[in-house]
Amino acid sequence: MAKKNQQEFVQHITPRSEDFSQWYTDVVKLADLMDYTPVRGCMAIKPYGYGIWELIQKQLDAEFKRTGHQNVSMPMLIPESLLLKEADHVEGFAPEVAWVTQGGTEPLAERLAVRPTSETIFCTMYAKWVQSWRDLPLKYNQWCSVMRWEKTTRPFLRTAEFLWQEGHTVHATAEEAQEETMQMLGVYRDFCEGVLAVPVYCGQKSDKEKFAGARATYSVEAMMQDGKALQSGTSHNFGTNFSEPFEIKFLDKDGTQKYAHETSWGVSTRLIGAVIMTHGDERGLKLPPKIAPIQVVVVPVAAHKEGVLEGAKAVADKLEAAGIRVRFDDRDNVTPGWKFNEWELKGVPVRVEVGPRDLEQGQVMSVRRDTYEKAPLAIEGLETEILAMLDAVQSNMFETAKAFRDAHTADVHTMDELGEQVNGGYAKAMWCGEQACEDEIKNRFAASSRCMPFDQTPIGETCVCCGKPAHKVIYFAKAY
RNA sequence: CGAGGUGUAGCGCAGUUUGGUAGCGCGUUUGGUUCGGGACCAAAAGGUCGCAGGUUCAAAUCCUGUCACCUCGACCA
Repeated sequence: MAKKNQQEFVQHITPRSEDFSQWYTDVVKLADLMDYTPVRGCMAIKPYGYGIWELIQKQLDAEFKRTGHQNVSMPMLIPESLLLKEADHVEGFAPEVAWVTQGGTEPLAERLAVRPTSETIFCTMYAKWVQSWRDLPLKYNQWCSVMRWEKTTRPFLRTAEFLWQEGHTVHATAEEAQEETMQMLGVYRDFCEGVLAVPVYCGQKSDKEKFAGARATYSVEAMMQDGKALQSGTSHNFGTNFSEPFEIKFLDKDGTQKYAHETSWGVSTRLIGAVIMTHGDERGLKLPPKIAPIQVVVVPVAAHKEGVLEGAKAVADKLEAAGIRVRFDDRDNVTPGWKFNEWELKGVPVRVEVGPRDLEQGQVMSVRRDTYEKAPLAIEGLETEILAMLDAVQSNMFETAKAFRDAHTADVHTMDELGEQVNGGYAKAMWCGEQACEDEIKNRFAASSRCMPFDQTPIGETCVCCGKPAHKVIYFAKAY
C-alpha cells in the first residue's frame, strides 16, 4: 500500500510504473474485487469481482451452447485409483493435490482427491456412457471450482481454489477431436479479444509446456502491461491418451471396437487478472464495457439544489430502460469529486455528471474512463449516444492493448537479443524443437516458451539458442 | 519449498534499537456549513499490539516457536 500523500491526486494506489506487482495488489483490494480469507491461498470474491465473473460466465456459456455443448456437474472428490490411471497426468498433478482422508470420524479406505481438474472422473463416466458411434460426440462442460495446492498464490492469477469451466468432449475420430480442440481455442480467442478486449497470441504449446496427459495443447497468451505473459486459456487434444486407460470404447459403423478421441479446454477466474493487468492504469481498474457490472455511473452534482436529484434520477432511469447497466450514485455523505475518483478506481467505463447548469440546458456531462475525454451530451437521445460511446470504449481499449502488445513483441535472432526482449515483452524466435534449448533459455533469462503461432512463416534458419537448423517459430516470455 | 520483508483501532502507519499507563492520520458516529475532481468546523466512539510459550517486579518492545500476507526465485490455469 502506498503511503498517503495529500499532495498527490491518487493517494491510495502504488504507482504502476513504480511497482507493478504492488499496483496490482492495491487495485484488486481497493476496487473491492476480493478479500483474503483464513484459508491458505483461497480468496473470497466480493460482489463487484463476482459480478465480473458472472458476466464472463454468461457470455462464454452462450458460446458453449451455440457450439453444441451442454452443462453437467461432476463430483468434487476423485478416488485416488482414478487419478493414477494416466501416468503423465498423475505425475503432473500429484504434487499439488489436496486429499480427503477421513469421512466423519472414520478414516477412508481409499483417500479422495479434491479435484485439481476433472479428466479422470469425466473419463470414468464416459466409459459408462459411450457404447456406440451413435452416442458420439459427447460435448459436456462444467462450471465449478478446483483446488491446486500452489506454493505461492496471488489473487485471481494463482489461487489454491479457483473458479473455472472445463469442457470435456468425446469423439469418434481424431479429425473430429482436433476440429473441436481448434474450435474452442477460437472461442477463447474471440472471447478474450471481443469481450475482454485482451489481445492474445494463439498457438501450440511445446511438449515441455503442454498439459499433463495431452497429445497437444493449444493456448491463448495475453501480455500484461509489465510485458509478462499470462496464459489465459488452454485447449487440449488428448487423442486416445485417456480413453485407452479408462477404456472409453465404442462399436463403430464398421463393426469394430475403437477407442474414442477426447479433448478438454478451460478458462478460469484468472481472466479477471488478465483484464486488470492489461487495461488498468494509475487511477485503478479499467473495465471493458461488455464485462463491467456497472457500465455507466450517474453522479448528481450540487444534489441539494432544486430538481437536480430528480433530474439525475430520470437520466439514470432512461439509460437503464435502454438496457445499460447503470448505477445512480445518490449518496449524500461523499462529494462528487470523491465519487469520480472512486468510480474510476472501480473501472466504470462511462461517467455521467448531472448538475443544475446541465439540466437548465437539457444536457449532461459524459466522461470516458479509457481516455478521460469529457463531452456534453443532450438528454434527448442520450441512450443512443451512450450506447455508441460504450462501443467506442470497448474497441478503443482493445486497440490500445493491441498496440501495446505489438510494440512489445520483437523478432530475435540471438540469445542476447532474446534476453533483452523478454525483459519487457515477447520475443519471437526460431527454435530447433529441443527441450534442452527451452531449459537453457529458462535458466538464463527466467523465460519460457509460450506458444508456436499458427503462422509459421520463418524469421530465420537457425535455433536462437543452439544455432542448429530450426523450423519452428515460437514465442518466449517471462510468464505469470 | 529457498531468500527477503510485514503483522499495533475498519484502513494506512509511528512506537520496538535502549522494557515502565496504547499513539497519529484517514475513515466511522452526531450536529452544522458545504457540493462542477478525493470539502470544512466542533464533539464522540473505537485496540487482550497475528497467535502460543518463555525471561522479568514489569513485554507492542527481549528470547523461542508458530501462522498469515507481500516481494523475488523454483513449480503451475
